[in-house]
Amino acid sequence: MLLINRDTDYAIRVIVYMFKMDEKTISARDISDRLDIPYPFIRKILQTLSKENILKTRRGRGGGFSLKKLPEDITTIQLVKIFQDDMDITHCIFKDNICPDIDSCILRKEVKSIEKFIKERLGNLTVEDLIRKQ
Amino acid sequence: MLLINRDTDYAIRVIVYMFKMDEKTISARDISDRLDIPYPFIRKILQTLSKENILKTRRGRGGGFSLKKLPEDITTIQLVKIFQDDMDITHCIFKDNICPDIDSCILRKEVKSIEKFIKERLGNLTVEDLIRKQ
DNA sequence: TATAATGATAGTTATTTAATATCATTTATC
DNA sequence: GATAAATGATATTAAATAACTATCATTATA
Ligand code: FES
Ligand code: FES
Repeated sequence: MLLINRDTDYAIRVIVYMFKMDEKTISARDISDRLDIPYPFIRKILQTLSKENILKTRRGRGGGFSLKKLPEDITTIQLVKIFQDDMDITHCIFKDNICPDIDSCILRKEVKSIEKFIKERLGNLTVEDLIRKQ
Repeated sequence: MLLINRDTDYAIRVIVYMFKMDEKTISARDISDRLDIPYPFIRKILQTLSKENILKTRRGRGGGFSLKKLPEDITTIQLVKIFQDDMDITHCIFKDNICPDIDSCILRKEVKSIEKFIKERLGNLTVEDLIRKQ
């Protein structure tokens, strides 16, 4: 069980890389080569990031991706929410069914409160922090 | 991604149930019927709990399981560690390989610190708490 | 001795995650 | 205008993990 999955991790790496390179646009092929991430995989991540308005794209020959948001305006929790289904770690044994105990379940309340803490922590951690602290 | 998985959840339910019943021994068949948990599944959980010295067993006809520890001496984190591979939520993209950045990785440090928090919280939450607060 | 229980362990199925593939559309360059 | 190089959209396959089941040996009671 990982808190940060591979997609989110790659997304962070890509953003950090693009910021450091400081070029106008970088193609998916480029990123795949430089960061050693499988091409179709990074494509999907880049497409998602542009749909989410974190990257902007230029199509066609010579096109590629560039940062639309500043690293200081991108928090880790944003990326986690995009790639990890809103980070729902809430415990309930009855997954899709309605749980009879859902209002009284103490364990659930505990886990909810932990989830809140995690979201606050990752909400205060921007990609810029990750770059600066390195 | 769930913080508490099904095994851990069932384990908690079983301990709570056994405490409330306050009988000498209860068989796996009994628990399966009463709590509506698949028989082979609950068997495995009970066996694990007895190996971990949380339950004691009596084999043979009329045998079964009984609590060895008091609910106040069983913490949620103990159960999580037993059933969820020590709850290692630490982020590292290079799973089994050695990660070159493992000492400097800021994200990893963040996740480690979150993990520490979770373990403390669940370490202070005993099964007795779960019973009492209900 | 038959029965009802756990001990130990192997095996199967379902679900989720990771990774790949395909084809249409766009744009710069020759 | 033709070609090449890029993304958009979406479908498919493969690997890993989690959930669940099955089997047979051993033990103890009636
Ligand atoms: S088991 Fe459903 S909310 Fe706790
Ligand atoms: S990527 Fe390996 S420790 Fe962060």
